[in-house]
Amino acid sequence: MRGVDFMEYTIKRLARMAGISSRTLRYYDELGILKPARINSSGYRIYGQKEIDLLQQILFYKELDFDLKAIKNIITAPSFNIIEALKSHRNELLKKRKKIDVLLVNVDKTLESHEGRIKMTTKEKFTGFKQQMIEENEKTYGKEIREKYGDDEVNQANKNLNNMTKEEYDKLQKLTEELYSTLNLAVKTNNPASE
Amino acid sequence: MRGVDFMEYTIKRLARMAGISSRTLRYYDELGILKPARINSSGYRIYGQKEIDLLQQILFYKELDFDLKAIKNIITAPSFNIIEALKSHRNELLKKRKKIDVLLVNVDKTLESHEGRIKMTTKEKFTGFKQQMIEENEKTYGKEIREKYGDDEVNQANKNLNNMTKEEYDKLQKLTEELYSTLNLAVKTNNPASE
DNA sequence: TAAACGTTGACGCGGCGTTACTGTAA
DNA sequence: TTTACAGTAACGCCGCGTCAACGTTT
Repeated sequence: MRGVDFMEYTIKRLARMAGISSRTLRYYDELGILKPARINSSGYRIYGQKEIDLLQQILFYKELDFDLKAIKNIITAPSFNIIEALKSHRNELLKKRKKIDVLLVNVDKTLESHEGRIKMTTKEKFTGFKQQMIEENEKTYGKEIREKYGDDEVNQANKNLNNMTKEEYDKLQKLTEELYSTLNLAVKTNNPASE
Repeated sequence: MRGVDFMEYTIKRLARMAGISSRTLRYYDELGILKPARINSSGYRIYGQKEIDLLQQILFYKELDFDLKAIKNIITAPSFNIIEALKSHRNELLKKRKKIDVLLVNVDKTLESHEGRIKMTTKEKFTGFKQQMIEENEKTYGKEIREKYGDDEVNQANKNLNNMTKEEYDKLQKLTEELYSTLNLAVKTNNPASE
C-alpha cells in the first residue's frame, strides 16, 4: 500500500490500453461514469490507476451487455442489488433469444415457401397473414371500434381484407406479381438444392 | 375485377386496421415506403385498397425484423433479390443468437460466482479479465505501440495491470469492496437455493 | 363551441462515430 | 514547422413516441 501512483495516462493512452476510443472515454466522463483523476493546465484529462480499475469494471459489465445507465448504478449506487440486476438481465437475454428463434422459424418458412419445398402458396401466406391482421385488429380494437363505429363498418373493413383473398385474389396477385417476379427469377437462377 | 375501390381511409383508420400508429404511416410516407393514394382538399392523406395491400407486405417483412431500408428495396426495386436478402437476414439472426448465448453463459458464470457455487473469486474473475485486456491490447496495438514507444513503456503498462492482481491486490480489493459489499449483503439476504 | 381528428416541425432515445474547428505538446 | 495529440460542439444513425402549435371535420 505504500507508494504513489506514478503512472498517469492521457485519454488516448488509456483508450488504447482498454481497446476503446477516446470518444468513448469522453462520453463516460460526460455521463459521470468515469471521470479523470484530474485536469491538467491545458485542460487535458489525466487518468490514474484508480480510473483504470474502474474502467475495468465498466468494461466487464459492458461485456455482459448491460447498458450504461445500469453500469452507472452498479458502480456508483452503494445500495444497488447486483444479483437482482444480473437475474433480470438474464431474463431479458432469454426473451431476446426467444424472439430471435421465432424470427428464424418465420424466415425459414418464408425461404422454404420461396424455394417451393412446402406448399404454402403466396395466396395462403398472405391470407394467413391477413387473417392474423384482422384478428389482431379485432383483439386490440374490436370492442372500442365496434362501440364507436358500429358493427357494420367494422365488418365492412374486415370484409375488404377477406374479399381480396377470394373474389379479388387476382388483384392481390397482380400487386404481388411485381414483388415476386424477381423472386421467380431468383428461384430459377438460384440453386437452393445445394444447401 | 369489376367495380371501383369505394373504401377510402384516413390515416387513423388505416392505422387502427393495421394495428400501428398514425405517426408510423406518416413516417412511411416520408421515407417513400407507403404513400397515400391521394391528398384531399384539406391536405389529408387518403389511402385506398392498394395501399392496404402494400402495407400488408410491409408489415409482413417487418415481422421478420427487416429494417425499413431493406423493406423499401423489397417493395420498390424490381431487381431486388429477395431470396438472398432472406438468407443474409437469416445469417444475421443466427449471429445475434450466438452472441446472446455467449452473454448468457457469462451472466450465468457471474451469477454463480456471486452465489458461491463455483470457485471463481472476485480476484480470479478480474484477473482473468485483466489478462484478457492485456492480451487484446497486445494483439491489437502491440507492434504499433512497441514500435512507437519502445518495449519498456509497454511492459511497464502491462506490469501495472498485472502487479495489481498480485502485490497490489489489496488495493483492487478495496476498490471493489464498495461494489461487492452490497453484493455480500445481497447474497446473505437472498436465497438463490430456491431456484 | 368543443371534441376528435388532420397537418408540419422538431426533440428525444443509446452509444458512440464522425466531422469541423481550434488549441497544445513533442 | 510539422505532426500527433488535446479540447468542445454538433450532427447522424433508426424507428418511431411525444410534444407543440395550428387548421378541419363533426
